Amino acid sequence: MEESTSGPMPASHDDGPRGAGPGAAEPVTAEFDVTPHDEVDRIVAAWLQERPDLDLEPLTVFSRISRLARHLDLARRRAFARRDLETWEFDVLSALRRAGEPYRLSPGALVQQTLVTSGTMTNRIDRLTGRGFVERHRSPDDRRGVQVELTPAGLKQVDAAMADLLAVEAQVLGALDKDHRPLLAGLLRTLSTQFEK
Amino acid sequence: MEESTSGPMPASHDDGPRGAGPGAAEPVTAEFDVTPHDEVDRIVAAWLQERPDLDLEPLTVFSRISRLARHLDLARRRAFARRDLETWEFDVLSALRRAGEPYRLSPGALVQQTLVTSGTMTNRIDRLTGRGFVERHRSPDDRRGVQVELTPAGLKQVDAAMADLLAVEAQVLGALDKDHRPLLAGLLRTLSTQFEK
DNA sequence: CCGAAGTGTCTTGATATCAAGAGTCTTGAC
DNA sequence: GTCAAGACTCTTGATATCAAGACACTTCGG
Repeated sequence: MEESTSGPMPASHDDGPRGAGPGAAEPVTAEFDVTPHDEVDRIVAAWLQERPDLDLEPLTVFSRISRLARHLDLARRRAFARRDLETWEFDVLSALRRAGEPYRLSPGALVQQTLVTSGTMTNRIDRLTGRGFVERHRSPDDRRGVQVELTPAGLKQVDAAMADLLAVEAQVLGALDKDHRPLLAGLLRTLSTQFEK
Repeated sequence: MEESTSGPMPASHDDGPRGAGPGAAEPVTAEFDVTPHDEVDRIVAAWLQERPDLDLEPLTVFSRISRLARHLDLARRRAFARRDLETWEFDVLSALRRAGEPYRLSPGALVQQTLVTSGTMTNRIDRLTGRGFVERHRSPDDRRGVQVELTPAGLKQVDAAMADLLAVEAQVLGALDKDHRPLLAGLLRTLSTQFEK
């Protein structure tokens, strides 16, 4: 699931957020452009060369989102690795953590929140149980049911990991002007509501 | 479980819910009559309840990026499925396509661009060869090497799939005001250069 | 009550992926 | 010229995931 490139491509298809207003008759300087280019600029430039008839605007947004998600995934993996925690482990533990006391959810609820199948969740709960981060309890009122509960060790782990995660992400976010952050969040929300309703 | 717009949180990072906001009467655009909430708003609200001491601003951006990427992946999968094409197949074919004539790359180059391992790429090339979308050719000047080349059938497939993909993505992007799109793309680029530098 | 349908969890079999290493071939130092 | 080191591709073994179905229990209609 990726659209990445490190290929050698002339890159100067760009309309960065800098400078003055839109529509400015700006000469594109290929050598020393102040706007930094990224891989997506190169991918779009390559497509433009091959298919000048296409409207590639969607790529400038969605390819970046996909690639950023991939990089984020790697960054998270690195951050969690220092605590010997895998990303999927954090996903499960954090769902339990933010559920609040007594930090209990059914496997079904965890499936919904983490977007994996029930078989995968069974496997994950098994391994988290083995590490002592969660425990299975029989549901009191439904004997089919199970409640997965965070142990004190799991609570400690997930709180520490969350702090690490926020620290790493805050550093990346630091590249953005403080005023621009809520703006970006708002634009992304507009897109996400497209999918969630 | 609604988001606390009235709570003591730092303005919830909305871009002005137009009227209902805390005095912020910024007439940006009249497109938000009611501020739509998404899953990330709920996740952030849950965390805020549990850990009011944390600065959760990074989540408002990065959790949305991750979740959007997931949704995009599913949308792409659906779009490609109509042509009996898998996402990973498109990733390989599109790398060859935008390389330009004669649509040839080495397996190593494809590995770099798609961020998978060489073993995975071998497997993918095998299957794409089986479907008649690519062919293996011996490299003329390096007898270790192989060149993977798009067949006419592969070219046709990838061009059709690209058109479908852009159509689907354009529809989602339609939720965004036309002026906001380059703005969003620019903000995302600022973040992605953080990772790619 | 009883049986059918529904719900929640776990098991099974198949698949794609990765990490590590093997097999070729090329390059460069001497 | 020769040998060691490197480069490129493919193979192997282990693993996590998914789809589909099995199993246990609950709920609901008659």
